[in-house]
Amino acid sequence: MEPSSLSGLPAGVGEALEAEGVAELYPPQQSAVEAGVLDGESLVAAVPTASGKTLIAELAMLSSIQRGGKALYIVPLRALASEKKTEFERWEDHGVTVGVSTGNYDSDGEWLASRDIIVATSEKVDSLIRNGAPWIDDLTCVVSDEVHLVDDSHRGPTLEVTLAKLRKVNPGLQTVALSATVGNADVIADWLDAELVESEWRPIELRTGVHFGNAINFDDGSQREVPVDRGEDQTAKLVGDALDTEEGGQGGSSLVFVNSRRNAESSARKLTDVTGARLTDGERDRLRDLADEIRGVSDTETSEDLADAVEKGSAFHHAGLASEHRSLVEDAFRDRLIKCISATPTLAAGVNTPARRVIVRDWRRYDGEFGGMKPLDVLEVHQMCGRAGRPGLDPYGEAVLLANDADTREELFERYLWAEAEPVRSKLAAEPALRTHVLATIASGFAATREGLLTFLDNTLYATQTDDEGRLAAVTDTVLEYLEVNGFVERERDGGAESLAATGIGHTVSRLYLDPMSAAEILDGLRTVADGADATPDAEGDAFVPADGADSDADEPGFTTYTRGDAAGTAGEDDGEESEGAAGSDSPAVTPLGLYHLVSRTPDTYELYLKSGDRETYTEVCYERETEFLGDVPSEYEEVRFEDWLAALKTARLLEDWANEVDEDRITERYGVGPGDIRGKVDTAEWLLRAAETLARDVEGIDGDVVVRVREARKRLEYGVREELLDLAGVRNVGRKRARRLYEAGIESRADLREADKAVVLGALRGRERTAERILENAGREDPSLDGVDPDSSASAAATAGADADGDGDGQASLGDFG
DNA sequence: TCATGTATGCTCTAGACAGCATGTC
DNA sequence: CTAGAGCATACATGA
Repeated sequence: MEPSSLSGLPAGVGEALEAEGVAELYPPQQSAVEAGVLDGESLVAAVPTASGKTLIAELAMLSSIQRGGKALYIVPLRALASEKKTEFERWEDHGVTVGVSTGNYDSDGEWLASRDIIVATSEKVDSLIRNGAPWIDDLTCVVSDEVHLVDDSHRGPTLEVTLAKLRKVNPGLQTVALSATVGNADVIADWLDAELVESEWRPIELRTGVHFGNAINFDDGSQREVPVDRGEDQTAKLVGDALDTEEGGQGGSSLVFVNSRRNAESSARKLTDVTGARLTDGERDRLRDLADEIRGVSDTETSEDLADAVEKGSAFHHAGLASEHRSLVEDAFRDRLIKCISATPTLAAGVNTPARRVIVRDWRRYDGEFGGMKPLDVLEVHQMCGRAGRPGLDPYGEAVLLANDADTREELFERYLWAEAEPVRSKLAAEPALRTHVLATIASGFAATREGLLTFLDNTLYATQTDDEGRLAAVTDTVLEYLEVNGFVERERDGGAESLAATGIGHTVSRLYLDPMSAAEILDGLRTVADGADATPDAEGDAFVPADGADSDADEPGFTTYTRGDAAGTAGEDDGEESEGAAGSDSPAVTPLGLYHLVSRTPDTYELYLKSGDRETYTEVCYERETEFLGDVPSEYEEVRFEDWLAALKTARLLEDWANEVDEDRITERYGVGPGDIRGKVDTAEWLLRAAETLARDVEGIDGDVVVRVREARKRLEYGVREELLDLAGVRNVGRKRARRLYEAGIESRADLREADKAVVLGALRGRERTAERILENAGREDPSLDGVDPDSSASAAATAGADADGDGDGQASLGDFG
């Protein structure tokens, strides 16, 4: 089947595909066409990675657009959204427009409405539905990439409910679901009323095997000798072997999957010997430049270690890296400059980074709930293996698991290489998932009664595959109770029928995309302040009441039971140098730390791990800063709750450090995190504080002063500065470091920037004329030109002494958002 | 006395979505 | 039945 022979596509698309080198559709693609993707037929394609799934989706979307429709492509990760957008933009020559919408990269709503293809994450789509994006009704085709992720207990339910909503809003919707090969693709097809295309076919042969002793044993019975002598490293030999085997004029790169960040880093360091010895002079030069670029991203140990390894052609990759780090590594690996990446599973699920040889070194990973090392899912291992084989470069890909003994070798064959991936199971019937989605479903008008709600939920995968009819209803009832008690939903029992409606706050919570439990926690914390002001422990009517015994789900962070009324400490007690409270105010001080802790203990924030010694450290902090916490501190004897509370305190301290201009490398050291983690925490906290601000404004009984405090705490996170720099840091091109230098030189505000002696400004900015001019201009100075101005050296000295003691030049602490 | 080798015990553990309003060097 | 790599420390050995 040739692309140009396909009908129903926009003019020239078939020919363009042939020009790209697609002479003939792959077998799964042909099956998809035969199943009717070009005619608006729904389809589930369960095929291996890199076997042309994207083209199936493109055929569906383009033909739908040709018929005057509009398509939505749902991805699981933000990074994939931009990757897909770039990919689809090649159709712009054929009159097809593309837009993206994710949390950190958003096109204007109206502009989006005019796009033919929109790429978005599942959460973003959910949010757009909740906020009533008008173009949702116009969709004629929706593609769900990596649909097997409905199995994920945290994010799967969102995808599931979102697809159900889209299909409900638009009954004629063509649904194309792309899945890895899983055990029960037929059930997914059944759920989506779709045709099923299932195939193991791959355009590049994949050879899988296990290495033990002196050879790789492949599953086809063949062997490849790779001797490992005593004391030699198995992984290193395999990486070296791939590099020494020329195919198409070049040795092959490898991807090593390990089970922890630390292992990824040490593996990369070790492999440095293997890769470093095989570089050309030209590569060495380019790698040195790349290493410098990596060092420039962030001034931390992680960054330095990565750069050191990259200089020798080896890299590590995990979520502790800043996102610039990650893309630099990924790009250089695709360019064949980096020869080997040692990675945690981030890479298996992320953007496209194929390698000649994939080495799955660790096949077990620590899991606290499991109580030890848990074997990886078959699906996960298959996803890793699927990264083997670079199209156009390798005649075949190799995926090798490592064994230390013959028994393990046999086990690995049976467990992974000969095994089918697990069936996908919906995780919808759990409280955390339903709490959010039941509220949103009611608030967005998809259901107005309990029965309506259950009918709607009948359209989910869960309903399709469960054999326990009552469970979904039971959890739904528990959740409804919770939502009612917390004032998010109103129930009216009217004889037999029961009507459901979201309250004003319920609507707000749904639109803010908050977990209702987070909202309850935040509201309760903020109300504590209002109570403290008049010290009257009344108003039980709107109190937060925990749903007793309802937190049976394992992934539940646990209810925080507040007994109210006991005003949180008397204000005025001086707690030392860190205090930033509203001194002199009558109400208890609302400090940044208190607010950071409030949002950090919310189920929307991922907990930091408490290391040994942390328990003592933060218990101490807990007593020292007692007056600042919003809501009660759990008793030290309630082990689990107190532990969670301390973990949140650790996060809160990290955020406070960031807002106190503590250097990035100090923070990574102090909390045992990577630069990417800081950005993640700060981002989440910013989002939650913004939500808290909205909630505080919308709800009665919360002091107006609190809103101001929340905003200030958020702004300080946003800029990473102390209070006195907020004004300066708001000026474009002024970040936390420049703001501090200007301040030390006596320029304390935007207004000062407009009037200050230019020589002082230039001195504070270390003589960078271009930068200084831009800043003056951005501050609104009439005449920003610095022609003929000499930097004031005393200002420069003051600035240097004040901040940035490491003197690394002019760098801002840059933490990872793309520009 | 110091450098190096080896036994032993302790520590620590993957990932990443959302809002809003525009731009760190 | 249910972890195991990495690292610090302590101690042994050898020149």
